[in-house]
Amino acid sequence: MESGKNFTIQDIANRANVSISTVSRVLNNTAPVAEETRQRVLSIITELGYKPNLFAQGLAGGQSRTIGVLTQLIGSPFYDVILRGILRGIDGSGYSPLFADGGWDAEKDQIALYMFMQRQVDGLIVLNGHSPDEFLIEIGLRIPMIIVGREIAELSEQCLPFDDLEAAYKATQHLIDAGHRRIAHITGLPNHQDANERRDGYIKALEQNGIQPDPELIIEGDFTEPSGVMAVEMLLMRGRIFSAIFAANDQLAYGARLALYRRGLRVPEDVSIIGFDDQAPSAYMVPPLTSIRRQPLEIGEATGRALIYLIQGKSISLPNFQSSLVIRESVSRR
Amino acid sequence: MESGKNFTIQDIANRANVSISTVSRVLNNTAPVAEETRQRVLSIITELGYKPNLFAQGLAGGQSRTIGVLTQLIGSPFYDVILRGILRGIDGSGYSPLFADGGWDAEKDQIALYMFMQRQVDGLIVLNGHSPDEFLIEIGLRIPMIIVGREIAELSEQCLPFDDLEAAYKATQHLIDAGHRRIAHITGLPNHQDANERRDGYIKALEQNGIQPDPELIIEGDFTEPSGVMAVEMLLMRGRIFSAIFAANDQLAYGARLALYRRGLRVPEDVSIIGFDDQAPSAYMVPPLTSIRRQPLEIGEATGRALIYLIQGKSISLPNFQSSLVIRESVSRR
DNA sequence: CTACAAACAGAAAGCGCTTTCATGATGGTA
DNA sequence: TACCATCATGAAAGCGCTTTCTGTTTGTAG
Repeated sequence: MESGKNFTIQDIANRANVSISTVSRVLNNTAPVAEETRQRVLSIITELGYKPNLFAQGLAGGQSRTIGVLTQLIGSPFYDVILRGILRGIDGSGYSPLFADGGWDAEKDQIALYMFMQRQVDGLIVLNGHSPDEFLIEIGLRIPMIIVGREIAELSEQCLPFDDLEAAYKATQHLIDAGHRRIAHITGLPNHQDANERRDGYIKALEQNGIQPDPELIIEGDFTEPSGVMAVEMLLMRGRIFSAIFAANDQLAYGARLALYRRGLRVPEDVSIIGFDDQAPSAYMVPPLTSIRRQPLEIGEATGRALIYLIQGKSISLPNFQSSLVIRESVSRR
Repeated sequence: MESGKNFTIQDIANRANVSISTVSRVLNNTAPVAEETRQRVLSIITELGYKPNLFAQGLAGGQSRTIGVLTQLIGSPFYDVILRGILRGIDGSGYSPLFADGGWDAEKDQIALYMFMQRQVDGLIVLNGHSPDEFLIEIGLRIPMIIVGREIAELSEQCLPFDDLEAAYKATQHLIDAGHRRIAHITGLPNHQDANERRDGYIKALEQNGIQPDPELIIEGDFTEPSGVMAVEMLLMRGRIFSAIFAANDQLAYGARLALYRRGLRVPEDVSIIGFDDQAPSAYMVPPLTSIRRQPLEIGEATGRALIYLIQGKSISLPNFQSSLVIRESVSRR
């Protein structure tokens, strides 16, 4: 195995006294080979530590043993853990992941996707993003693909959407159950589907409890901490009364929490907060943040594994991941 | 550009009435071609949106236009941002990154590295890890490589080490300057070089200020929040007096901070805290955490760019990144 | 005006593999 | 015994490119 010379299929063939065709056949199980011969070849292969040249395989067979993973911004907490899961899911499959990020930009997404096609990836995982549906459908028809965090009807079998609306509903309901009526919401980026769904879930929960949503209590954020503090300041400036905040993600919640602290408002005595995503630090905030937990690692792992199946022509059914409310200490009864 | 059929070099040659050799030559600038011919070929190439088949190129020429990036655990805050930087640094170069993680395990590192070699990556970026030096040296001699967060004498040109000791010294000195004498330290994982250097920097600062390091004040952690709370509990249990904590990373600091809160100790009035890494949430902790800031994005970008240069045979000199102390509100004068 | 070196371009030989086609044994059936 | 599947294998044709080897033009010096 110690590198040195790279053996070729010809070397194997020579030593086994067979033709390269036969070696190829035992390698790929693509035609019957006499058991005795097969064993002989196999043993020489392991003895020499032979590994087929992937370029040659790719050229001849059209397989790259590579999958493309399109994420949006590497270094964002939630999706990175999905990536970790994907790595875990494809581990040992012989496939390696090519990464690219789209920066929530349809055009960059497209460039990355084209790059993947040019590199003839055998499969594709797309984490959300802003690519138009039609574009993804077109690609999805040609090559095994799984889309995470988004639902496209035509590709529903290959989508693993999140239950953002449901989860946001759950979070809001929790606040309502605790007696809160004036609940503010800090949204994520306006053109992000998940942000919109979280807002809709919030509104739905309010309405179903007979609470009229107050537009003044919905502040547009951008998923970052600074916009969380801005949002609270906006809220305070408007003078609207509120006793709780549902933030579209934990980062917004962190920002909000700091802004409240600056204004001398206590959490949860004066204002309750719920975040979304349950990032690692959330359990260690002061006070520990109640949040919505999803299962990025499991999601990633299932996705990776499913893609390999898909590539191998097996049928798949993606599990349904439920988010859950993690109750800690940032919400108090009113 | 719209996919469809994939053109080959032969197609180009036919339409330009030249041989494929000529096309190859204009493509690679590998031999003089009459200007007129060159233009004709070039225009047909862009017209058809021709992209060379990377497998064929790889097979024939031995270039994969791929770089390997070995990280340790995707989904860890600091290194992920470096990854983002790397992506940015190689953007537009025509090289795509293959990712693998080693999980701080020399054996997994090795497997990943072998995989990269098998895929004939044109360059390699290794983010720290536990691979033995010799192994990296062996690889580094054969293929362009840059090592981040670690210094190997034989490969010093290609190493971008961190100044952990220096930074830890700075942090500790800051506490000492604020009048603290009994300063506790929560370490990172014991066999991690960066963790050790941070501890050494802490000790050095104490000693240079005439403070005898107290082994009882050094608690072993593992870079995670839970071990941060454990450490504080251990400290409290031991009954040793301390007025400040220097944590080997922010996550430990978060854990420590919560543990103090649970015991009714105020930050910074009763205990001051300094973290390390200045992760995004740190500025939004209550109170905002004083920490050591490094420049992961810039580091990653410089690394990516440098690797491309290295691959292209240009000479490089890696910049020296300094960490800085970000003073916020978790430290008070004693 | 001849000799010879650049400059340019085509032919062809790989690169290491997959796959089709061809061939020789084997064995079962009529 | 003749005939035809079936099995096991080899030969050879690509896959799309790079690169070496030649060959044909030019240009330039003697």
